[in-house]
Amino acid sequence: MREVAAKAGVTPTVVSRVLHNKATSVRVSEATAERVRQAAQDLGYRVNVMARNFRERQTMMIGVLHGIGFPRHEFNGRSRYFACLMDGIVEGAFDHGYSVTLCPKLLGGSPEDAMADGRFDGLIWYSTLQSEENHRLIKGCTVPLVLIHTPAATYENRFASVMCDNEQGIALAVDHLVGLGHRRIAFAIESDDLFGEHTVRLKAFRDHMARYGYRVGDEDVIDVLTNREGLHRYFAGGIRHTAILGVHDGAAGALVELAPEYGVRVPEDLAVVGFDSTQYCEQLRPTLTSISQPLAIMGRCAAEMLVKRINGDTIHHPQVIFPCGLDVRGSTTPTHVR
Amino acid sequence: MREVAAKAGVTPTVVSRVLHNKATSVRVSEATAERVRQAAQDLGYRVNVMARNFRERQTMMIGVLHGIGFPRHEFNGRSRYFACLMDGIVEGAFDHGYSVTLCPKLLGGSPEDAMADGRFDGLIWYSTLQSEENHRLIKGCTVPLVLIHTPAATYENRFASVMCDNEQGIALAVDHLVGLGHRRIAFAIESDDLFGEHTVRLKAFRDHMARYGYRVGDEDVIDVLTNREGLHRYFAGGIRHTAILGVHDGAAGALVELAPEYGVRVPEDLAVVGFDSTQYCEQLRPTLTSISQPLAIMGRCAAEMLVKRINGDTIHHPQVIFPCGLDVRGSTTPTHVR
DNA sequence: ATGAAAGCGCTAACAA
DNA sequence: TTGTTAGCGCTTTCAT
Repeated sequence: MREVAAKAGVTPTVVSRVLHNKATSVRVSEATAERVRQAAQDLGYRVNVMARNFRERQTMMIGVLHGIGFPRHEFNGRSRYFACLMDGIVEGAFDHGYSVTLCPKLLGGSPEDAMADGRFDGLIWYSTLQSEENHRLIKGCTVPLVLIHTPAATYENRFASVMCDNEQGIALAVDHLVGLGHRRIAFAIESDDLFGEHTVRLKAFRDHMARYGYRVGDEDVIDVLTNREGLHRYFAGGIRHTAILGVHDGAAGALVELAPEYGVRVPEDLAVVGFDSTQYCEQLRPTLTSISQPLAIMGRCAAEMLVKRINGDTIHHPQVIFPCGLDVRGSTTPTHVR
Repeated sequence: MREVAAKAGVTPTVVSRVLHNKATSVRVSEATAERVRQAAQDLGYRVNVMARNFRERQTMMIGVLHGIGFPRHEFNGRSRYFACLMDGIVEGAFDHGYSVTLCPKLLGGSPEDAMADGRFDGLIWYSTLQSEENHRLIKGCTVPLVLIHTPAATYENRFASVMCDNEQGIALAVDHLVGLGHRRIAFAIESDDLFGEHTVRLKAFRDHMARYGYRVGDEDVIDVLTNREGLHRYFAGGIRHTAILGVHDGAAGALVELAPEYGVRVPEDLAVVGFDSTQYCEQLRPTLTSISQPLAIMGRCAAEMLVKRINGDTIHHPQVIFPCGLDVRGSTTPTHVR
């Protein structure tokens, strides 16, 4: 920059004004400006972004965190959860000129650093795991933060939040099954992973079934366990339901995958519905009917709310709840040609 | 930091040494160090990462670019190409403490900034599109750079490079088809997207077919075009081959998808093989046999080579070529139970 | 319309 | 073992 200034016969101040003072009345004569631009061009000058970030206390970067206690999410995992969410976040961030950074320390190491060290202008936090540690981290966050999957009320509306309407999604699934004539409907959970939204879904199931006048007893909540042991026990004991709603695609998918081992036909003997409608549903045979969350849209919304927060704009609805959809596939409707 | 120093009764220098001088003989008495740590803790001090980056001219971030002229790649696109590659890159980067940033300007706007403005310690460039502009950008890059899909020789080995062995992959596919008894084998290209590796694959096809003594004439190279018009013409004219190898999964998938319209059965009338073995293959019916690139591994390798370059370590093989595999699926072998 | 000067927070060379 | 000093590249008052 000094060199450019020297070459153009001005001071660095002027160079800065010409090259970086966007639009705001650049009080520099056009002749000088042109000389500066020419010099910069000749010297192949590039602004040093780090110096600028440092000086401006603004990085134009947002970080995406998922708290401590999870393995790293994969873009190409079995579920497309992370891929969908990130596509939305990246889209929303890019629209406003923000970069999106994935950063190693955040994901298991020491997120507290990222939450206060000036690295990011803002953060998006997605996690259903409500550990004490993550709680503490969020409460101590000193930069704008948007939550995904966690109600804004959890932190006295200090942070904006994006969620899907779990109750409505579950209702959709129950309606679908009842409409198909099912009466004995169970809900599959993983008791070793029953946090946040998962409990909400179970409760929504009970509530909506009650609305139809169907009682949900203990025997109608199948604990498949993350290792599937509970599921084997259920199948081994003979199925006592005609339809099962899984707390998420993983649980529901396990049902579809293991059913053949026990001579259970899906959907003829047992209809199955998942939650999330990830790509995994398409890979199963039969394909898995599932409640869909508009993940990409939720990600985009989160990014946009975050940008607003960063800019100090008021957010009118700090809690946005998106409706779920229902993707009907082979696990609830008999297959004709395939 | 000043406050911490004041509270601990020392100078900022000492604070810096205690808190950030990793391991390197921290010539500070333990008593003082403890006082500093305590003060930092009490004040909730966090280092300002931007200030440090600025001072150290090191950001511990790497950028991932794909050059100008492409749309943004999606994590959850039809192909899992980007998801696989990024998983590998992120994994490799995280192992060495580097963050990975996706940044809006890179993807269409002005990558030249990112290539020299101090934002990144290094860059990974993936692209098959060999435009003049991208050429110029790469040549002018002033930070360590690793190429994916472009031979190191293209830039006089100035940059390390990671590729898959296209020749060997194509050979694998031809062998498979010949082994199944096919003799009239065609190659499907998109002439409006025939760059870099795609031409290599076509040439490899010609060469390997020649090794079997099969001549590849113009009529054996089907130009499906990105809009599929050529493919419709081919089918409409009646198929003249028993097997077709696509330049990538997109081209091959189009064959599988359109065949039924023309009463062509896959694989009975026509066997089809793709290239890349993306998730898309699993979604087609029949599923698509395809040559696989170890994308995640290539991504990881690229990240690791980049870290070495950044650290000034010598790289013994600046050009790493990974062998391809062959994922046999329904489009080349008759389906039994499905 | 342009320039001078100060300072963002941190680290490293050198001095004590 | 600890302190002093200077400066990374940039922007921003404030003065000219």
